[in-house]
Amino acid sequence: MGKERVTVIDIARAAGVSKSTVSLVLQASPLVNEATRAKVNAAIRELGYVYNRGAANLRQSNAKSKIIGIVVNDLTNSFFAELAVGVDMVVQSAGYVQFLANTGESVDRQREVIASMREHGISGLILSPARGTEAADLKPLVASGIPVVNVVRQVAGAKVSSLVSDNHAGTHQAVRHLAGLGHHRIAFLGGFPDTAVFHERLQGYRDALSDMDLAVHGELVISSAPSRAGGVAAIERALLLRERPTAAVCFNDAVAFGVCDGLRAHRLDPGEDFAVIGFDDVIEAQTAVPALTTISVDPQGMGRRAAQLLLKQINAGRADAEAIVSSVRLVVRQSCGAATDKRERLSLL
Amino acid sequence: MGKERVTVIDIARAAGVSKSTVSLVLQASPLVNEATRAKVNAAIRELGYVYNRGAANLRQSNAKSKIIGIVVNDLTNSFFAELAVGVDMVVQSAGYVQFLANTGESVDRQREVIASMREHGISGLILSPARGTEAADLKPLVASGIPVVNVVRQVAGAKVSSLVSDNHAGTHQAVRHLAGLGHHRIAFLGGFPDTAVFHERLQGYRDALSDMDLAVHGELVISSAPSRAGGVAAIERALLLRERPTAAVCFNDAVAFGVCDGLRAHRLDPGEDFAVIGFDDVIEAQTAVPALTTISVDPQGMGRRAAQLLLKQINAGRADAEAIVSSVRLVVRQSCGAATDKRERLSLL
DNA sequence: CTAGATAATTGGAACGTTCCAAAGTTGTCA
DNA sequence: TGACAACTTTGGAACGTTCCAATTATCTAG
Repeated sequence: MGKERVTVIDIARAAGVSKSTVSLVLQASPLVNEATRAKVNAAIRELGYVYNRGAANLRQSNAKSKIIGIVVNDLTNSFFAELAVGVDMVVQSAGYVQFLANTGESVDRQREVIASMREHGISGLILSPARGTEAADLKPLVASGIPVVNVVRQVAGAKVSSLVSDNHAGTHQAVRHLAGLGHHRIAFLGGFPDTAVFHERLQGYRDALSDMDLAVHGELVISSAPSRAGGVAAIERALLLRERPTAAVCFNDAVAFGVCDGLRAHRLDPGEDFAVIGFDDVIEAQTAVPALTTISVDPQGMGRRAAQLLLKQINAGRADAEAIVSSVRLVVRQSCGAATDKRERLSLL
Repeated sequence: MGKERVTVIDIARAAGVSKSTVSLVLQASPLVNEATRAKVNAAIRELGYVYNRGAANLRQSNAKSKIIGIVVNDLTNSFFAELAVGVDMVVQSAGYVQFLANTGESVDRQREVIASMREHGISGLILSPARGTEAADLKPLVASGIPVVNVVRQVAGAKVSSLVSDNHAGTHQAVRHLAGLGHHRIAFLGGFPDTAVFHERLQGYRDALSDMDLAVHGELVISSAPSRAGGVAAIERALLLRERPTAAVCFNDAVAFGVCDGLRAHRLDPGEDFAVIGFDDVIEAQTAVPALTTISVDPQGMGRRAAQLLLKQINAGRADAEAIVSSVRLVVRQSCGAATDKRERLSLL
């Protein structure tokens, strides 16, 4: 059934016009007469025509494909799922469609998917680079004039735009808040030390300690996988220290949740016996128990902004690298043991 | 820089052969001499050639595009994020690339994205249909010979394959387990009543009650949005009943987490004062506190299976609708108050 | 040395669209 | 009536690939 593809020529024949006219109608050109346009559209509906973007794209190699690529390093992390949703929103309503791929932190896989996306002629790429991505990996892409926006993580030396959250300010605020509550042994838990994000967050932590005239103890910085399991592992190690910390700033929310789990396993009550602050403000942070005090970065909004930036560059034809640092704010909830104002939680129900 | 696209003709010139030969090399044809192949490959690397799938696809309209589409109704639900990851795995290693779109339960948006995907010539589609999707919506797709696999939800009357979990058996097991622990007022909480999945799970719940000679009380079935917030709302209403339930089977894990939150807000301890069972076994179920007893459906595995089924159909050229019911098992953790075996939790750390 | 087979290569047509330059239609005004 | 503008429409070339039939080069056997 319907095996034969119906083309612009078929509908031209049906409407009694030339294929050129049909093409003009498809592009909503103002040059075509209203009556003709109606006839053509009728034929299109009649025959169930579907536009062949591949063919169109072949002719107009510049205007491009209406595809944007998005590759993330860990889609199972809800931060990235939210990010993808944000991107999808703006991209979709601009008439684009998104290729989404997950690299699972593998540079090899990342290379493959980016190559594949290029073959399909993406108009632009939003990339949260896998660990270990180098500027050279992105070189051919930008050389061919495809706009790239890095999100979350930057790639040193790459001439591409980036949209990252203000990591330094985030942990800085978190530490100041904890210090203000009277904590002076504050740990920094979780994250891989070989990423720029880790260093920025760590530096914010260190600088804040200095600013508050607190000592910086190396033993209180414990790295681990940036996941729930990693959080458990990190707090386990922290609790073995001769002088235990009384509070922790965590690399991200996933780690923070793990830290809470680990504390409970030791019969410690997060928010009461130990203060915990996360980073990202994933959706579960509001409803978890205790509700997580965290640095809000609004992943969905970040996705939207990244997509807007990318579309701007695509439309501009050519756009130069632009580095946006998206600001960040501390959302005080319960896990840090601050004045427990129940109103926020209840209003969310 | 590099504005001019390098084509098969450029590399033919560079390698001193004809474009046809280059084409054969690209397709790894055995007809071409080893030495020639080497020369051509060298030129390809040299000039930084990138294959134009659009053009290729234009010529061989049958063999198709190496794109598969996946559209889900709620990507922020980690169940679907996991599902997408599963699909991505097998699809990627088969040399395909995935279009991922999120409908947010909007049939309009779903119509748009499917239309857009068709224009791009997807070879197949994996679809978790938005609420209210009708067989007519899928008609043109299947008429044009594009294989479709529905996941999670079915569409009545649509001649497409489907892969759903055994919803009836799942809630049936859950209720039996709770009854075995001595509960006799067991609620069914959450979910939209206008979906087939809801009815299947509800029916499993009802049948199990009957099988265990327990009364079925209509008031104990409380529907709500299938989200964390919906779970909170549902348990709120359940606790207002004259005769409160002592246990609940929830529509899915998100609802179950919400139910736990709501219980705590009433100073009830989930797992101790009230038994909660979820459905899906999302990744957080293992590490939450209390660890969630739930029906495991392995979303990632489901994604993989769906992708395999779809690829099979694509390769077979034509495949008839096949309905797979994927089996399901109860994973007993802590939230149902059963013998609290700590080993499972600890082994996960 | 030649006929026939086998291996390797090739030019041109085709895929479905867009763009361009050109050609028809009208209508207006001197 | 003729010239000119404004509005519509149109054939054909191009885009980058694959496929087919045809060609050339190489080998084998008689």
